[in-house]
Amino acid sequence: MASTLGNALLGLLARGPQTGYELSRRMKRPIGYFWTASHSQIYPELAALERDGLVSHRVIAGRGPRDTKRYRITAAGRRALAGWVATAYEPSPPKDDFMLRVYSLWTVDRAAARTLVEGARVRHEETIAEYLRQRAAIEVEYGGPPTEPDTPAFCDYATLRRGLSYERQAKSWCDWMLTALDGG
Amino acid sequence: MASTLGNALLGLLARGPQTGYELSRRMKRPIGYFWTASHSQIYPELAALERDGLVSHRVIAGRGPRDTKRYRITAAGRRALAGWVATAYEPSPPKDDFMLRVYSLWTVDRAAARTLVEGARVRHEETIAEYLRQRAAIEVEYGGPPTEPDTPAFCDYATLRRGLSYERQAKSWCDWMLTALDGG
DNA sequence: TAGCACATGTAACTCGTTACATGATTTG
DNA sequence: CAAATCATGTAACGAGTTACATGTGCTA
Repeated sequence: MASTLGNALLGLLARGPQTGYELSRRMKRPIGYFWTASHSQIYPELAALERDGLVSHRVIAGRGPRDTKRYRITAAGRRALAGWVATAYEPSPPKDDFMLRVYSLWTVDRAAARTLVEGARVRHEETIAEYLRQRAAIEVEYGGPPTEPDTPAFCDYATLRRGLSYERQAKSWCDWMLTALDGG
Repeated sequence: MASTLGNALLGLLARGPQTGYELSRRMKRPIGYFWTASHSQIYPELAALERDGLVSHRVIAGRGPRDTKRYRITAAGRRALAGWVATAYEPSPPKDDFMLRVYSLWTVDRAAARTLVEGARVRHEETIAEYLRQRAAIEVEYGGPPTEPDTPAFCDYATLRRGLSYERQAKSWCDWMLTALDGG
């Protein structure tokens, strides 16, 4: 019974062996689009996964002041991951700082409201551009959109597609909000 | 400097005085659509807001085994809330359990994948229906969509509109995903 | 008369962030 | 030679969840 973070790490290791450092970079991108964790959380979690026999490690040549460890998912780890993926779940409780501010937007003047929404709009535009670059990279590598659902490439593509859809919808909402702030 | 939760509570109290119990119900709905908190977090936070002079309370007649306290936002509380709303912020780190599962969906068979995505689709449909009911209630009460940005009603409407847009986009993605799982 | 809504609070725990700690190799 | 990257770990703190605790009045 790995934690959610544990399953995120298993999901990365199922795609190939990696060091803790590499895992923490991948937790920023691409996993960071839907889950985050810092290295101070990752190293203890890797130790816990190893205690449970879901991953194993070997010490390899490296450049840090400590040993460099390459982790690999075990057969038990693969089973645990697949079991977790197919498990019924409760959606994560939403935490949207921006919407919380919008809920109280009536307490500030128009100029401050515009600034807040315009800032969000810019962020969404930047994120859309980033996702489009990622998608283009996948399509170049695979000669078009991946269509085979049981490949990692297809899952990368599917999550990116969802991210794009989310960001575009969020940007449209900002546009609507800005016109509402102009009128009124 | 109230915490995010503190500002959520100030946002509710800016709309009118309420007891801790009422606040914890409103944190489920409508605030729960974008932020959550349990009563065990709310009561200590109200005490902290009161220490900082952002809210005050009076004991009123009530039915529980303890005193019933009605909280009211202070002038300092209103200023703190407006200041927080207009403050630059970092978007909350995303936590999307479902997308994390999708990232590893290639590790399970088609049937399990379909079940996962179909479950999510049903949830989104239910949430859309709930939001539509809420929106209808607002439109009946105000005789159409609120257009005046410096009213609580408009902010309720704006957050609902965002929620609807999010859920519809999510449902469409599920539909796309299901067709991809059929082919392949 | 059983269960729910009201009504508030504390305790133990887990999850997650920020800061501290160390030090080699590569790049500008 | 300064800064970034590689590379791992611990400590202190804050945020959030679950369980414990108490007791009334209303409704089915």
